[in-house]
This record gives sequence, C-alpha cells and structure tokens, in this order.
Amino acid sequence: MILSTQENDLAKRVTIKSIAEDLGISHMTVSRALSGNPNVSSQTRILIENRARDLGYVKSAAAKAMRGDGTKIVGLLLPNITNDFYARYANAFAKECDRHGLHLVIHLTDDEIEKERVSIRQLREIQAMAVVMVPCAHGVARQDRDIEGLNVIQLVRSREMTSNSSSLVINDAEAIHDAVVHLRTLGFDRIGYIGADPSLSTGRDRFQSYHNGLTSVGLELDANLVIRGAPNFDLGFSGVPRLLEGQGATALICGGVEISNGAISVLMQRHDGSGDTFGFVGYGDPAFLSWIGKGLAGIQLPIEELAAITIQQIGAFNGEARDVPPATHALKAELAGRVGKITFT
Amino acid sequence: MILSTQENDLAKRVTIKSIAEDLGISHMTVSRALSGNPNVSSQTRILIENRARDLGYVKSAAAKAMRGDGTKIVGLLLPNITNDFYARYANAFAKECDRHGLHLVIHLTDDEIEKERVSIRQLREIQAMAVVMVPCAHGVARQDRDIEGLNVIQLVRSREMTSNSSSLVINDAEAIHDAVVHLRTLGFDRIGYIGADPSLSTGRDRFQSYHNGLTSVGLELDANLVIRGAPNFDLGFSGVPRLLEGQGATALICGGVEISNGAISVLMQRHDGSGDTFGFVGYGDPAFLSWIGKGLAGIQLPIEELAAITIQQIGAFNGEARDVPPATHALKAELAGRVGKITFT
DNA sequence: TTGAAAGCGGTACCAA
DNA sequence: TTGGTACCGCTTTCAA
Repeated sequence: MILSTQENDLAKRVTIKSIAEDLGISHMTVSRALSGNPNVSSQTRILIENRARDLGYVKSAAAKAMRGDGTKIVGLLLPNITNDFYARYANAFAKECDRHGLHLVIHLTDDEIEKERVSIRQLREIQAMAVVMVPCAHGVARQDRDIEGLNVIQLVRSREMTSNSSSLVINDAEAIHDAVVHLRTLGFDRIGYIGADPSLSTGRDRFQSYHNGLTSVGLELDANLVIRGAPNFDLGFSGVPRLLEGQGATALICGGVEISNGAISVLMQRHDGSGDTFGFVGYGDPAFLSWIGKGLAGIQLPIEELAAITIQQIGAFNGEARDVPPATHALKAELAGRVGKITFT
Repeated sequence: MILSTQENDLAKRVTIKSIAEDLGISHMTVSRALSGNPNVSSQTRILIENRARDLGYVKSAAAKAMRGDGTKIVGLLLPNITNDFYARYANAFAKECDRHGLHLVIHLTDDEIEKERVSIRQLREIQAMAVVMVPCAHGVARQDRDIEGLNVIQLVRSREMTSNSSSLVINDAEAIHDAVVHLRTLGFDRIGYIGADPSLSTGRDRFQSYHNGLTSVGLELDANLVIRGAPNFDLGFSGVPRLLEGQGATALICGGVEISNGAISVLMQRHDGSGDTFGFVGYGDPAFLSWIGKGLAGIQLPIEELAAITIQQIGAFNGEARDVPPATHALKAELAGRVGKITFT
C-alpha cells in the first residue's frame, strides 16, 4: 500500500517471474518467449503467450532502462503550446513520435531559463533518448553541465553548447524579401516592419532580410517605420497604431508569430471608416489569416518538414536506434501567395 | 557502445556506486547523503554533495520506479493538439504538471480507438501514475483489460469503464440556452444549430439545450434549421450555406469547436454585398472571435479550471502522492458577452 | 555513523 | 530447448 496512486497494488504487478512461477517454469523461458527469442518450443511459447495476455502483462520499461537499453522517451521543451507555430509543430512531432512508438514528454519553459534548466534535469533523470528544445531567448549559455550526455536538438533558435547538439532552423530570408517585393508590387511604398530586437539572432536576420527587400525594390530604409523589441503579442498590438498614426505607414511586415497576432488583432478592431487599404504580411500561417479580407498573406513555416527532420535526426527508425551525427538543417519558409490587403471600414 | 543514441557512454553514467568508489566509501552512505537522510556526518555529506554536483549526478528514475516508488509521469491522450480547446487545455495542464514536478507525456489519438489502445499500453509500460484522456468518439468499451491498474481521468467525453475512473465534463447547458436567448434578444428568429450527431452524449445534450432555449423564447423547433453529423470542421463549413441559402436561417449556434471554426471560415469568406446581418454564437473562445465584426459571441470553456481540477484529481501535491477517490466534476461553460453579429459586405 | 545484503524486472551469459 | 546466475541503480532492513 505504499503506492497510493495505484489502486490495485494488491493485485500484484504481473512480471515474467510471476508468470513463470504461475506456470512452474523458469522465468528465463518466459522472458525468451515474450521477447521473440526462437529458442522456445512452440508449445510452451503458446502457453506463455496466452497466460501473459490473460493476465494483462506488460514489459516494465523501468527494468529495460535500468539494464542500459535506453528509453523510448523524447523530451520537447517549448515556451508554450498555444502559439500557433508551437502548437502545430508539437502536433506534427507528436504524430511522428507515435508513429515510431516513442513517448513525447512536453515541458513548457515560458521562455524562462530556470524552468528550462529544471526540465532538462528531469529529462536526464528519466534518461530521455533525445531532447528537442527551443532555447530560451535570453538564457545564459552555462548549462553545458546539465545537458551533458543528452542528445539535444535545438529548434528555431540556436545557442552555443559544448556538447555537440544538432539544430534545425528556419531560413526565412527569401520569404521576407519576397514579402517586401509583394507589398511593393501591390503599390505600397511605406512598408513598416515590426520584429524582435537585435539581441536575438532571428531579430537580426529577419530585419536584414526586410532591409534587403527594400533595397531591391528601390526603397530607402526609414528607421521610423521599424519597431523592434521583445517579440510578443503586445509589440505588434501597440506597434501598429504607432506606425499608422505616427509614421503614416501603409503596409506592414511582421517578424514573429506573436507579433503578427498582436498586429492583426489591432488591425481587425480598427474601423475608422476611411476606406483606406493597408498592406499586411504576417509571420506564420494560422487559418484565420485566410479569412480576413480576401486573405492576408503570411510567411508559411515548414512545420511538417521540421517535424520529419527532427524525428530523423533523433534516429529512431522502427524501434531501431541508429547513430545520427549532429547536424544543422535549415528549412525554407515561403510567402503564402494571397492578396494581403485589409480595408478599414 | 550498445546505446547508440547516447554519445558519451564511455563517460559512464554517474551513480551512487561510482561516486562511492570514487570517494572510497560505501554506496549506502552516498545514498543517504543524497536522499537527505540525517544519519550522515556533515563532513562526508558535504564531500559527497560536492562530488555529486561536480560530476553532474542525477538520480535514476528507472531505478526508483523499479523499486516500486512509482513514476512522476502523467499521460495525456488527445485527438489532436491543434484544435484550440485541446491546445489550450494541454498548455494549462502542462503548466500544472511542471509546477508539480510531473512529466507530461502526450499521445495523439486522432480519435482512433486503435491508437488510443496502443498509447495506453505504452503508458502502462512506463508505469504512468495517471492518464488523462479524451476517449475516442466511437470507441467500443471493451478495453477494460488494458486500462486496469491505471489511474484514469476522462475528459469532456465519458465512456463506461469497469475500473473506477474519474471524469471531468463541461456543463454547457445554460450557456447554450443563453446563446439562444441572446440571439433572440438581438432580434433573430430563425436561429439554426449545427452540432454532433445523437450517437454522442455531447450531441444529444447540446441539442437539447438549444431546443430548450428555443422553447423558452417562444420559438418553435424547425428541423430544417438543424444539422447534425460528425463534429468536424467540414460539418460547419458545408452546413452554413445549406442553412442560409436553403432555409433562410438568420442566425446560428455551433455545438462544437471544429464545427464552429468551419462555420466561421465560410462566413468570413462570404461577401454577397447584401449588407445583411447574421447572428452567430461559436463554440469555444479562440482569440480571433473577438476580432470579427464588433466581436462574435462564443461559448467560453472553463479551461484553466479544468486543468486545475485535473491535477487535483491526480493527487500530486508537492511531490506527495495522495489518495484521491475517483470522482466526477462538471464545470460550467459561459456565454462570452459580446455582440455576436457579422455583416456581409 | 557506516556497511553489507537483498530485491525490484528484465536480459546476457553460461551450463545442462 | 531449458534453467541458473549475475547485474543494471537504488533503498529498506539488519548488523556492526
């Protein structure tokens, strides 16, 4: 009665030993029969298999792990799972894990380094075979000790680590460039940008692509049309009015999923009756983007591919663990080809 | 080199024994020191603690589990995690799990009984301390054998089980009733309904509440204004035009999250230039509902409360496992008080 | 305060 | 084709 959370402790766990005793044979024979070892007479094998089924026997993952066979547990560390991108990635990756018979353990970090650290420690305790993580935005890098011995795959963002980790990043340079061109083609010439601050690599890169885009369509970079900060909902929500009223922006490109949601939220609530048309390219591609106006444009992230490459990098193929050397993969984002205007009524 | 997925097998796992050997003492002393047992001299204790920290020691969860101490693993079975409701629930519940030091293992069932079965079996293998699940819509109930010995908490839907399981359901009767009243108050008198078919308990209950609502505002039930079927996106998407064109519906109540999304999707794409106003109450409360028109009404689900009660029912309080008897909780949904009209332009 | 032994559920290895 | 033994990491129990 020590295990208070299990209701039927009295019913005793069914183990190969209990089955063996029950059948009056050696537990080794039971082990062999239940592991597909050929060295068992078909008579006893059938006997054992039936007994095991009737008793509801399941192998103890703990015992296997303790022998050094590793686990089938994969950790996934995300800031949250409500963000459209994270949710869709988690969904796609969870499906892959299920397909490969892996357990997906999800921990939310809230983008806080301390929670990240705790989660990683716990994942080491249960000997996770791999950890897929979006590293915290502003984390110090000194957690190498914690991560040691773990097969780490960094997602989207990438932090320096001593242990050789893989990383999967999104190459959105062309997509953002295309977004500028697209908006320019639609006739807009005051194209604003809201993105993460330069302390983040994504903040630097995406801004650079925006800048390159402007250059290639013959527009000057106007610092007043650019807002950078912590990449969250509020940056987009509060930034849009500033760009519209203050700077006369006529179009906007968002450099982050949350930013994009914040911007759309405030744009949708805007009914100034002007009949003005505003150009918009969001980041990410949530379903509702296509519902607005004649469909807003968005930078489409390669979520399914990301999930597929992740599982590949983990190296779990039909239960056979393979050795996959650490690697870096960059997947291309694409501008979803919709009109991309919103009209204020 | 058997564990191919771990890169530094050669660096040997750090165990209490390896630490003991390293320090030239008994592994028991190390065990005591690292488990907070008072019977260790503070000298050796400090010595051991430092060594453990330097070596990056973590307790083996497998070894603890094998001794019968149980695990800190909680399983969550959902049809998917992109659905707004499931994603938000998973997010809230994952946070609770993190707060309590639990591992959340997520498996997606796609609402298929076979996947559900496989996942449950796997969760038994790793001795999950509890399993929270949305039972498949059309599953046969004969899986008692599989579930035996597992602490099961059924979410939203509820299936008969021999082993005594808890269930957490949403009581949306009043909210749906209120929705009808709300739409009637706005002046609509041809209020349609799209919901799950009667084979599901939610299908029966929600329809009944809709019916009751009509009665209470003095409207007759018109079978032509009701569409029922598998509660998915397409039911809403294809149902709306049928109700509008075919039956002259002027308002709609949705009896499911996916249905609601499908309906909104087609409504948003509708630009017939009529200037007609259409009443709408969605199911669930995704952020974008508030963006449409002056804000669409939705039936708000008590997600945070649901997550809180779930963790409570699991009985994990600060690492202390408590015995919580199986129970059924019904949480109330509420009509989010927004205007709830959409105008076709 | 410390140590030695036994056992949790499996499998590799050797012996019969 | 079978059975016995030892071990994986940790804690409970008993002995020193």
